[in-house]
Amino acid sequence: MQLPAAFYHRKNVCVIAKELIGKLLITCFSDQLTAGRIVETEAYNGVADKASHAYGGRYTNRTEVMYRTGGLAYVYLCYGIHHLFNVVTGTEGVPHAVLIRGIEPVYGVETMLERMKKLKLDHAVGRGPGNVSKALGISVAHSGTDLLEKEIWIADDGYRFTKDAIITTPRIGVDYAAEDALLPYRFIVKGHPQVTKHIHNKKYNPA
DNA sequence: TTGTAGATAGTCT
DNA sequence: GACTATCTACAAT
Repeated sequence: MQLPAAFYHRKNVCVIAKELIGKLLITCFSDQLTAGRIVETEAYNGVADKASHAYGGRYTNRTEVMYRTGGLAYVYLCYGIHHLFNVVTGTEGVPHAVLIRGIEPVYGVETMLERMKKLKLDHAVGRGPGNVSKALGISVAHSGTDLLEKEIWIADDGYRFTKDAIITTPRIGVDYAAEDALLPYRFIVKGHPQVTKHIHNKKYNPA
């Protein structure tokens, strides 16, 4: 079932990010339904977060949507090629967001492959934030989309990863700030093929 | 299978 | 005008 607005309105963005693991991210454009199970997320803790576009209270045309009430899509362009999909959370005026970094294709695989220009399913589909939006057909034009509508939304189908399978790690690219680097703001499914392969995984993954 | 190098365009100062 | 951020491809083991 579709997640209610109250899910996104909670103040603790880390809790929301963790609970998004295992949920279904669904898009429906032009009658093309595609869905993927979320296996990797990253929390962005508003103005106190250096990695956030809203760090220090920056309020620009691009980041404006993050300050709105939770339950919206925030999409921005990275490297001029990759569209990164975020879920806006929290209340009005609080720029919290959760970046979806990895999904496992569940429904509409054919359509995803078409978008990825691939012939068959492999681990690259849905791995990495750029590929997530690519597979689901999300672009910057969808920034500000209401997740309570039937275009982009998140649903809970009752699937649960085991407690041990979900682990937290420091986020990527924040080693310059010793304190912030230790913050467990990244949530991944341990050993999942769709989770971004990164040096931090090996470094912080005992297994 | 793993590591490394190169590419891109919109946003902010 | 400078900055930022990730995927793909290729080469070596």
